[in-house]
Amino acid sequence: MSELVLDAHWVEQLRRALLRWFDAHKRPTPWRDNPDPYRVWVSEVMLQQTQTATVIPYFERFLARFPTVQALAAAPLEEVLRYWEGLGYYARARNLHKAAQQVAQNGGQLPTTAEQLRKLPGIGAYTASAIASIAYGQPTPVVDGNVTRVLARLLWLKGDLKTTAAQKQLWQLSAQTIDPQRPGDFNQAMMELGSTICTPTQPRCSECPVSHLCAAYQRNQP
DNA sequence: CTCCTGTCCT
DNA sequence: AGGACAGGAG
Repeated sequence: MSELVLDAHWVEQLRRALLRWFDAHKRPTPWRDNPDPYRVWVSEVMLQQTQTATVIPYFERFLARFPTVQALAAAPLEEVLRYWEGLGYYARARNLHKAAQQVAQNGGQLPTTAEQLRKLPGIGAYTASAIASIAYGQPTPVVDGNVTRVLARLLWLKGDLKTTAAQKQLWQLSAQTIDPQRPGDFNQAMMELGSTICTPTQPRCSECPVSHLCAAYQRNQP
């Protein structure tokens, strides 16, 4: 697979337009209002396989009961699972609890790099990078379903995007586009664009802040 | 790499 | 009933 190098001016325009849109249109969420690492972590785990609107009330209740890593670590698993009831994918809650106990054991401070975060149960490549960028301001790229779709349309990437080679290229592209000044906001903006504007079917290109930079839009086939 | 989990859609 | 999804685990 060829090493696609993006045009620096195009990347600069993408960052500006996307962040301007995000500043004006981002959905208010409790973890954005107060993005401490533990809260970002809990939110990212809850957001796996679950939509933002569903997560918000669970997040509020969960954080009210388990406001810190230490509180979560000290709680019985049974109770953690009760607070998770209705969210599904209960392995997420078991892993979160187990990881909280590991973190508490190490002084209660979350690891600060994606590589270290990745070692905790329930934190894979995506979640590690999301926490590192959003909570710690590191320029770590994310690639989820939304980012995949947005990049594929922007750059007119064809073919099966699920293959290992394609995913590898997407991570590499995401690393090129991410704004080093505001990595967490940039990552969130890409994902939010994908979930609200650049949707899988019937994307709302007329409302898209980066349609002028989009190869698919210019070909009239998003 | 394959398998797994609940939900959503057909 | 069956398949797609979306992440992580093994």
